[in-house]
Amino acid sequence: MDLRLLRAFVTVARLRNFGAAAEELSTSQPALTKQMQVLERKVGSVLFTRGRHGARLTPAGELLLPDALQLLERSEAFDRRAARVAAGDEGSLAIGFGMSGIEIAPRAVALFRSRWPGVSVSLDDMSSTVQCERLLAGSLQIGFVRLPVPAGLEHLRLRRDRLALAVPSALDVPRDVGQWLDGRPLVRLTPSRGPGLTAQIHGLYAELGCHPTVLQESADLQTVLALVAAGAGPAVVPQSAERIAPPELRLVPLPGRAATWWIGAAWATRTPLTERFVKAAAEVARS
Amino acid sequence: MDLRLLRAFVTVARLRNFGAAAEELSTSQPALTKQMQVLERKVGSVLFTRGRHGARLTPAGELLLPDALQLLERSEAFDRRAARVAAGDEGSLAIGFGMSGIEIAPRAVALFRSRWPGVSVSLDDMSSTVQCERLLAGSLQIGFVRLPVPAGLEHLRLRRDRLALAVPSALDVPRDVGQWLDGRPLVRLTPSRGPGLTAQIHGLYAELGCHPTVLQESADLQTVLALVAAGAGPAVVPQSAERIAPPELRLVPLPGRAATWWIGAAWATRTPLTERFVKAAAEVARS
DNA sequence: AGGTTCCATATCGTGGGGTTATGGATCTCC
DNA sequence: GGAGATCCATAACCCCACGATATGGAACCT
Repeated sequence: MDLRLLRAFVTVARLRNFGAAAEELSTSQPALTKQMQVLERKVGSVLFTRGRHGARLTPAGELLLPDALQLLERSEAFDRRAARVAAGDEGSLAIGFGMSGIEIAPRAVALFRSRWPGVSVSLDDMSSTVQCERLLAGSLQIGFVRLPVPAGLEHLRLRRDRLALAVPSALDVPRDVGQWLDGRPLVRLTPSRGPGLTAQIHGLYAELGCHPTVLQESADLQTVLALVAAGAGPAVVPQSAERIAPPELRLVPLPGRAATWWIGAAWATRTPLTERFVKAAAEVARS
Repeated sequence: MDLRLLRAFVTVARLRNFGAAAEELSTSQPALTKQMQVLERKVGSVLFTRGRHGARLTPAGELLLPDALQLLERSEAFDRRAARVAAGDEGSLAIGFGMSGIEIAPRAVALFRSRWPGVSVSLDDMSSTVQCERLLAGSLQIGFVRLPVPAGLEHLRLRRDRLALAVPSALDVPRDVGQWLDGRPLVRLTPSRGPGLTAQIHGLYAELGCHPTVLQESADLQTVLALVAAGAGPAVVPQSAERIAPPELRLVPLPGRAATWWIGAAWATRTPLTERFVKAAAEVARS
């Protein structure tokens, strides 16, 4: 069913006059006449009785008019919805974050939610690598990732992060951390949970010329920190883990060029929603 | 919003493949590509991410898909409704009847209602003259009228009716009714309530050469009969009034060519509904 | 009878939408 | 790694649907 015909139908029904309806529809009267003939053929009933007094609805027309009005109303509702979606007043965002985003992501989401309550935001924890894959696949719109990002993604640098050594507060760490670490049994995050972070750490080991051994590992940063607090040994973690570290831990910044990196927001496609979210993330990062 | 574009949209969304969707829609792949480009321009959002694996919905597409489906569902509902209306399985009929239809109309409506429960039938009491006007104006679909009908109406003869003299059962009416009636005070139906009937009666008076006087009149046939029963005088009424006459009355058929006429069902436009109703009326009339 | 007011019809022109053919990018498979 | 396969986009062309103008025809009104 062609909605243009229905629009013409309801207009003629309202004005009871082909000429006036044609004018309101910004078309010519013969065009309207043809449209109504086509519509009547399509619905299989005569809809109007034409006469000197204009056009009046037949019982069939009277019966179909409410349905036509309802259908048109639905159609306009669709248009309005589409406009809201296009404008970004409504929609959904899937956000990812990993070790690198633990500090910024939740606050950015909170800020964005307060500004755009019509948008439903989901926030999921996953490694930078997985985030980039999903960004490219389209199942994620924004990721908080370790920079740089692979080709095909855009990004905005948000803040620098660095590796730190998590140790019990009481423990004293000597100046030459590299030597101190060499051969020392550490707690670490399961490499598959944070491939980027693990690579970063190995890069630092190479720079510092040390080879710690692994005593224990966990798939969860929180648990890693808890193990350190329980005396299982030190762990190399992002400085930003401070936010979730138990109070009896100290995070000692590690030296070396390989110890620092940028984290940023990354996305595959710009939409009004992604731009607004990135803006919110940038504000949070500045504060 | 063009429903054809939405149909294409949901098909592509379902099959996630332009080529397959084009085939299902019986069109070519380039045509579909253009349609989706047009739709995306209209809604203002990209709806699919195109790639080697075909086409996948973007979040915006995911959001608009349910609305599109609903709109299409409504559209199909409209089509189904229109088909039912066109087939006469659903609709409405306004029926008229007067003095002439008192015997047939209610039974015809009852029979029709039992056969076509989807159709709402309204039955209104009015004179043959008014019925014909409203038939021509379109506010009535079927009338039970005194024949003949004016130009512009079709009709089907149903049964013959005749004038009768309503008198108390005890009263004896002589052979030569004409002479007996001459100058006699009668009860009559208000002429404006039944112009056709009144003309018929005057025609009969002329044929019989009598000039009764009017003692009392009423706008309601039932009341006329009650007055006769109460001894106010005889009345000339249709024979079919027997059905509503009190038992203490007798209806004596009147002689003369002008005393009989046909009653029939009349209509201005044939529709499946009118044909079915007329058929039901004819069956009732035969019984 | 002429004028007016309706809707229907005739005729013509244009553009939207479809078709076929081809391009370009990516994945698959020897 | 190159040939083939797969998918969507683009190009070029064509045609019919749809609209505009002009005219017809019926019914009312002076």
